[in-house]
Parts: sequence; C-alpha cells; structure tokens
Amino acid sequence: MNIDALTTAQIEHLSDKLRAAGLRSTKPRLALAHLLFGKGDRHVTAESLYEEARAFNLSVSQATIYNTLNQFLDAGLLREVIVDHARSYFDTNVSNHHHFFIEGETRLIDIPLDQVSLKAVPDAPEGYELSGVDVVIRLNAR
Amino acid sequence: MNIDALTTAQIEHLSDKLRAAGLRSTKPRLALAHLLFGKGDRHVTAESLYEEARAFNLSVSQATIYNTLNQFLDAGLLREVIVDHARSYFDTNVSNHHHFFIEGETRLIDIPLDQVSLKAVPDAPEGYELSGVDVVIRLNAR
DNA sequence: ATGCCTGCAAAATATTTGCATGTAA
DNA sequence: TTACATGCAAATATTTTGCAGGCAT
Repeated sequence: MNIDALTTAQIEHLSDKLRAAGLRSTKPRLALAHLLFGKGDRHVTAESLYEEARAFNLSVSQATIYNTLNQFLDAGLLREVIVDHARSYFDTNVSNHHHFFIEGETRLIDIPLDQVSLKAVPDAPEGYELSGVDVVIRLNAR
Repeated sequence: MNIDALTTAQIEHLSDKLRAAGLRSTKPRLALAHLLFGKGDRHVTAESLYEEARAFNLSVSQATIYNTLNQFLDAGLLREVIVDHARSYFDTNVSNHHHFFIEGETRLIDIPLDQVSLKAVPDAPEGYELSGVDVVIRLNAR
C-alpha cells in the first residue's frame, strides 16, 4: 500500500483540505494527510506516524514529520494533547472533548464531551482569558 | 540567606519529613526541602529550583536537582503536573486539586477542588483502573 | 563499615533548525 | 520564476545515567 493507490477523488479531497488550510499540496503532505485523516479520529505521536509512513512506502524524514505535524496543528487540522512529558500526542479530532491516558502505554482514548463536563469553570484570574479546558483521566492496567 | 540560617527546630522538622519518606537527611536535601516546603504551596521546575538553590548559596548540581525532585516525587512529597511538553512542573500541594496554566509563561496557579469538580467521571474501560483525574484550564494574557 | 548520595560529565531522547536542493503555483 | 517544502545533519533542550568519591547511619 502506498500513495499511488489512492484514487483521484481521494487525492482531490485531501488537496482541497490542505489548500483550504493555506498549505501547498505536496506528496509527503498528501500521504501524511491520508494516514491521519483517512480513517476516522485517531491519535498519533511523531514516532508512530513516522513508522506508519515508512510502512506506507513513503520516505519522509523525521524533520518533515515534525514540521508537517506542527503545520497541521497551526492550521487547525490537528490538536495537541499534553499528557506525557516524554512525547507529544496529536489528535485528529479537533472538537471539544477529553481523554483517557493509559500510563505506561503510548495510548490515548477519546472521551466524548458529554461524559465528563465540569460542574462549573472557575473565572480566569484578572488580566487573563480562558483559552481551553483539558481533562485527562489517567488509567493503569488492572 | 543560606542553609546555616535555619534554626535547629526547622532542620529537625525537615529531617523528620525526609526520614519519614525513607530518605536520608543530607545537606542538599535539607536545603531543597526548605525551599520547597518552607513557605506554603508552590510550583517549581527543575530550572527554577536550581536557580533558587544557587541564590540560597547552595552548590548543587543539576543532576542532584533532578534526582531529588524525582525522589521526592516517588516518596509522595511532591506531585507532578503535566501541562507543557517543554518542561516538568512539580507541585508541593499533593492533595487533590487542579490547575490554571498560563500559556507562554512558566506559571501554574492552583484551583481548589471544589471550584472545578466534574459532573461525573466516566467508567474506566474494561481492564483498566482509574489512577487520577487532571484538569488543566489554559489561560492567555488578555 | 556499608550502603546510600552527590557531582561531574557523558548519554539518551525528543524536537527544532540551517542550508542546499527540489518542487508547487 | 519565486516562494515554499523537503531531506539531511547538526544543534538545542531537558532529563537520565555511569562512575568515582563522600557522607549518613
């Protein structure tokens, strides 16, 4: 399986998505966009995406993986989830929701927003404005 | 100001705390414990504690700062707060509570537990057990 | 005396960046 | 053609670790 197996319609769709985000449609970006957005919501790390890319017969450098993830992030195509100081996680689901994080594994699970809403959000301190609320529920294997 | 300015009572108190945690009472640990626990709840990074230690006329290496923070963490004297992949934060308040994090600054603010409790905590997926719930409210300067 | 601590420097890890080359528009 | 992308390697930043010497118990 590789990028040449994609249909013209798939490529057009991804190209449009990239251009709508202000990014040029290039082969590495198309392939990474396909991996990221082609099969529903998912979570990746730079490393997991790099390995997937190679399995997809795409020769991208790690720098391009990082650069692409950061560009997609800036463009609002991805969301970053900070749960582990060892590694950055990226979520293709950019809507408001929260996460389970399994300690010791490299794995996140989405929690729909309605299953974990807050009773009340405290006011931001004077001079600051709220930019986001992240809830992380940490799990251990039983 | 340096560690020799501490009273015998202060030193005894900190020594007891260290020994109760299963750690030997050494000069670097006493001084760091004084900085960490001597003035109410606070948040530090390895770097901020390192600078404070030097201002306190304590010559500790960065390795000792990191090792000590990790030992205190393992002993339950500190809690780690994961909000930023650039750096680790340690909180001397180990009770259940949440945080404001100011984007672009190196600063955390505690939120008392009763100001931000969840309506409901979702069940852990089969095979896992809940280990903690972290709420981070991100702020930007207005 | 023994085992835990510490400092120093080197290693390990994740991520970013400079620069020359390549490619989309 | 021109500006943006990419690959490679080197740089950066944080944290961890190996080892020799020091200190608490």
